[in-house]
Amino acid sequence: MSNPLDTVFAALGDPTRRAILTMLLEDDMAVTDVAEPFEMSLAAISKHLGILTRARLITQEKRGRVKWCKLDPDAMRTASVWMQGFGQFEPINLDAFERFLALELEIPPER
Amino acid sequence: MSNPLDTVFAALGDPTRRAILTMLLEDDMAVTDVAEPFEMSLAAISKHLGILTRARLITQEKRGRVKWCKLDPDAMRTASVWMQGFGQFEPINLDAFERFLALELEIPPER
DNA sequence: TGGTTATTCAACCATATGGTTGACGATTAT
DNA sequence: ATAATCGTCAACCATATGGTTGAATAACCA
Repeated sequence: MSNPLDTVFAALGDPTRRAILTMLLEDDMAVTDVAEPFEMSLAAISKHLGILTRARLITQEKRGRVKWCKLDPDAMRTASVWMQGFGQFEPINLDAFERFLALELEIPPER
Repeated sequence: MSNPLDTVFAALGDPTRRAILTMLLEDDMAVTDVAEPFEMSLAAISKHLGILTRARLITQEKRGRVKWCKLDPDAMRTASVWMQGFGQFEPINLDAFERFLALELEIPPER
């Protein structure tokens, strides 16, 4: 499984891991806090976090005795770009997308 | 594995299956022709096609004795939209983005 | 020092996955 | 009618995956 797409898509294929990523969207979290809402052992969550880290979907940094987990969207963007190659659906042109975002920041949507 | 995202991402996690999808981007193909470039048995390819079908990434239609495989981008779009939520950018308003694209088509950027 | 907290490691288990081969049903061609 | 082609099925195999538990390591607290 050397291809980055292999590890990224495989990592995303598990609902627990997708839930973890969603949680990390809110904020960085310690391993124990990530594990809290799940009905499975800490060791199991630790494994999931290892898989997410190897897929480079998150990064982990140990500060003191707690290891902080942080979303790293780069790998996801790579996978996303691969999917966009299937231009059957509306091409999400990245250039256009960035222009769109710039515009959104200039002109807030509530007007 | 009931969640559609489970089956879609799991299906995309295999390089053979991604290669098949890429081939189908060109044109619809019969099972035998899909299998031709791969160094594995027809039965193995048949299984991969079953997985892609269950993930609704392709559809298969039997005409005569040949079964035609056709890309079905809907499921991929669902997964793509899920991933967009993890972009480094702010939460994406897809509707707004589509309106933006429509606008861009009306008023070409080179002016 | 000793105790608690945070996290991983190692061994283990059940099931899933990706591949093989050979037989089979259905369709088409000679 | 017979043979060839298309594709799946069933049984099997090796390895991967997702989970468990208990012990181990490391850092903090009293």
